[in-house]
Amino acid sequence: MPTHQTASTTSVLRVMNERAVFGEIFRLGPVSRPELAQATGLSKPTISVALTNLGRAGLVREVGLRAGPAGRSALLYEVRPEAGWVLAVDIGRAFVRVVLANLAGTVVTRVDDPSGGRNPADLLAQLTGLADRLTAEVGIGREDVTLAVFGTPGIHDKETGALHLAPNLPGWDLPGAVDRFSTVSPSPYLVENDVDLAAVGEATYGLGRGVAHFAYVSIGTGTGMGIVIDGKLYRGARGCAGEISYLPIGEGDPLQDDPAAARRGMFETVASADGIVAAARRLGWARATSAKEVFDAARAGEPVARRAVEVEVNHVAHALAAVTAVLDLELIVLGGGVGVQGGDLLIDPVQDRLRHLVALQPPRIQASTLAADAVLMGAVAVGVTAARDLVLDRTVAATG
Amino acid sequence: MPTHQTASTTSVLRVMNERAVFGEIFRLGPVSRPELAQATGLSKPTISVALTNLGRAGLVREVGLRAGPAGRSALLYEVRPEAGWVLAVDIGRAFVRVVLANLAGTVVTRVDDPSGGRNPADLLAQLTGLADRLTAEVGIGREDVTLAVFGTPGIHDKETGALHLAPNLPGWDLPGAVDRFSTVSPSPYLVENDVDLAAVGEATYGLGRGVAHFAYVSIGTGTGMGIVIDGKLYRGARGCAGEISYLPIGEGDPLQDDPAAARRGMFETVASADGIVAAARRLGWARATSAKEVFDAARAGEPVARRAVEVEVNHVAHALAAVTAVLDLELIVLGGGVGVQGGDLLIDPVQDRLRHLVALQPPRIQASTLAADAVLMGAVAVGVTAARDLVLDRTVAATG
DNA sequence: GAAATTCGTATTGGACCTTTACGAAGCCGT
DNA sequence: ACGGCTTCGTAAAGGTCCAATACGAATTTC
Repeated sequence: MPTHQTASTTSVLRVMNERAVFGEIFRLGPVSRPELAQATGLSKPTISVALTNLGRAGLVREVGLRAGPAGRSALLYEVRPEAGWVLAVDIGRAFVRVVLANLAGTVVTRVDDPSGGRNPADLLAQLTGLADRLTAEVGIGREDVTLAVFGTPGIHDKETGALHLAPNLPGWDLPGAVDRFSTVSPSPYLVENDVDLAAVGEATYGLGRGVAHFAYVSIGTGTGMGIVIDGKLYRGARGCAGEISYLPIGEGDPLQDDPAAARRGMFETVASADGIVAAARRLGWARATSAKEVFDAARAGEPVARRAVEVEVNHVAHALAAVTAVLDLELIVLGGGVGVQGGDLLIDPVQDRLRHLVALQPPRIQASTLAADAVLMGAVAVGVTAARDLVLDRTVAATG
Repeated sequence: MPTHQTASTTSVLRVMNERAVFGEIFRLGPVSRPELAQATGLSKPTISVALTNLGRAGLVREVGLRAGPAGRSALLYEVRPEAGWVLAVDIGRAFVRVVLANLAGTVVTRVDDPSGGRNPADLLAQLTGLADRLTAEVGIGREDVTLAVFGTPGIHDKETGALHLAPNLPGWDLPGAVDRFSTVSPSPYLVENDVDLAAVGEATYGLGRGVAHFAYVSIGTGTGMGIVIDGKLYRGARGCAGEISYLPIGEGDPLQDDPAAARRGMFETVASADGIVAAARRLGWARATSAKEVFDAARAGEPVARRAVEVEVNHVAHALAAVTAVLDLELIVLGGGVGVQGGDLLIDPVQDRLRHLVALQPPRIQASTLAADAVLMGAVAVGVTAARDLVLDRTVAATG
């Protein structure tokens, strides 16, 4: 479905240019009129008009003077941070993390709260309380939030409002369950898969900056992948893109197995934290209880643990081989508990193994630098980008 | 890398609107001024001005009158087919196919020629001869071709001008080899992977019409996949996206194997035509020589052949499982010799098997309707789309 | 303290699009 | 066949927007 060229009247031009100016202010930070003229290709008077409008709408503000080597000093403009607020929420396994960020993308307050109830009512109550607390700290009300972004496990079905594939959130798979996020704040809100958000976080603040095509692969208690294509999140036809948990990776020969047993070779089963423990036990370490323990032992030179890590390397490499053959990425960032804590043991061997598995030039593989904050930072990034459009639309609506 | 908003001056508006009008004429076919006004949102006078300009540039022409139920009849406009010519070339294994299509996308002449030499000099000579023949038939010269599109196996490295991963085209992997396509016609040209073009063909003229995310999987003497995301071809970071030949699918346990042997399980090795024959032999049919033979025997109920097809189903299903887990597509079109000729035996079993392998809703799977013409039609589609922009740019350059 | 340089805005002019209005051209009934 | 109705195409007027030019304001350097 090709997006066709859009035709415009002159007044649309004004809006376009105002948007462009606002975008450049965002991108360049405190910036002078001549610089904006340069960056956008517009003339000085046009920039002045746009700034007047944006200023009157409260979206930008003067922020000082820049003294040059000679000549009159230029007034600098920047986005007015209080012009919009983003509430970003990471509904994690053990913790609910919430931050309030302003339109400039600065995180102003943050709270990490142990997960209360996981059923909708309890979780919503907890979130509402936290939202109240954070907004109060900043001196705004919940209704002043421009946009809320919720990062959840599973797949949000926008048609039915149900959350699929999220067994840890009982009750959320009922139709309409997700719509109840509207009770947390009266503002518009977005619901995104947590790993997808982590990918955006990594693309905005982490290792993925400036990389056109990359993926964030999370390995922890579960597995998942967020795909960024052309700098944009790719969700797939039904939002299930990157569900590598279901990659058939395991050692079994599916031809020999009956179909029902075929799923035992799923990537998530064999490669998640539990899978590592299971591998260690199978290899003879009966008392293994956690992936961290296995990694620590491997670092200490314990042979069985090292062998278990080898198995993990092989599984991860196979999954990444499939991803590479299909997507030909530039970079894969490894995240999640296993990915971050076991990164030092996994990255190089996985890269080696990958080179043998696919004859193509493999992607760079690196461990996430944002670690546990990736989801939250991704939610902030998504939220700020969307909020920027929202405040502009609101302004245009008010003006027009 | 976010694409930032672009700012514009008023005269850019004219260009934008002219483009939009041209695009709508393309999309809607013979169309009247009021309809164009409706479709673009522009006013009648503006449409008239745009049509005058486009007509003067030779890009559109009047084509008749449409009588309505009442009122004056409207003049109809359409793209002037002779305003641009696309030379589309499919460099296949056994045949070189070339067509000449006009800007309206109509294939005017076509020639299928047995592959002559595969080394650059011979192939280029053959292509130049064919191009001469076709253009002469239409009464134009080679220099009147707006754009040539070459579909080749392998990956075109735009930096070095070499063609990688195309063992059937010896000599083309040298730096600068691909640049010599410029000798076939003095016009601009594009070089695309054949399977990628087939995907575009299927997206434009085949089963992929209107599908946002889909892939074309080719299984024949080799294997490959073309990916269309958001209606646009996805090439990956280095143009290797969809190289599913390298998917590690085979039955061996890589942990037991030495790394050098790990590649024996590659999708291409086990699932291409030769792979099917090998499977049949391994299963006891020593005299099997071609995949077609195996399929025919399976249709006749021959047990070993049926078992070989089962093996093939399993391999294909595993590959598609990986693709599905990563990309979550709406539709997968099966093409290539095996995909088309064995489609009736493969599609349903593969879909069944796929359902067991990934717990996600699997994509629809269908056999290509364009069959052997997919690559060529894809080249036409790519060429016409690009040529449309080229002729417009040329006009704008001449006017401005 | 004057020259040089850069910034910001006022003014003018041009390009573009829309609205309104009206003549032209076709259908349909009687 | 002919008026009435409808739709099409264009002409004229008006409004919005942006660029170019010019000039005063502010700041540094010598």
